[in-house]
Amino acid sequence: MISEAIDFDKAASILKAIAHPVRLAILQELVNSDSRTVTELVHMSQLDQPLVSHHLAQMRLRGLLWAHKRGKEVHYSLREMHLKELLLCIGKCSCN
Amino acid sequence: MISEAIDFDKAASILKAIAHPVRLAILQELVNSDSRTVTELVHMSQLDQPLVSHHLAQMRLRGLLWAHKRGKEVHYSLREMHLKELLLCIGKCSCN
DNA sequence: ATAATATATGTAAATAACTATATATATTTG
DNA sequence: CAAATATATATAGTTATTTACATATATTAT
Repeated sequence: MISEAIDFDKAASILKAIAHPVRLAILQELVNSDSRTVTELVHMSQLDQPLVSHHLAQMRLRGLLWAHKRGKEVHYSLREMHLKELLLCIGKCSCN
Repeated sequence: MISEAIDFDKAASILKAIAHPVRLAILQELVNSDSRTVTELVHMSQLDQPLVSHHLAQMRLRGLLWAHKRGKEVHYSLREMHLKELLLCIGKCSCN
């Protein structure tokens, strides 16, 4: 039964990292497109670049995103596909 | 495609309401047991009763829980079973 | 009616999250 | 190397969340 128990602290930390409209929009974008640069996400969100970088950094620090530098650009992507399922689940829960 | 779009504000609001170790533990308890009284949840969580009541109230206000009064006791339960799936999903995401 | 129990509410303090703004770093281009 | 571009970091102000503590309400039992 040990393997079945949820680590509530870790789970809460992940949920806190994504419990924000902008972060959900970013994650949705990454689900749909494999990877995006900061600039692309800035355009998409209509927010200031430092703010978008901050949201990205938070999600990266909590292990949700990969950051992959290529030239001047940094490409962000989902670190694991479980997140895709989670997004789907959240969609179901929030459409009642 | 309209029906597919996620309402990120609503989804974030739900996630915020559950993104806390104690709330996740309470939800897990309710997933496993249909309903629990405040006293039972206080014992389970080892927290002060007003704090537990506060967490319950927050989740109830955001539409996640039912509160059902019976005598002196108030029985809390999950308001919809999507939450059960969500908890499972969160478990998967947080065990890497 | 009084006491005991179960739960909720109010207030204030502590902590954490969010945002804006300024500035720094790294990379490419000329 | 200077300028331009892409991104990150630092700081501080604001707002939201969490917690503790005191107290109120409602129900049941005596």
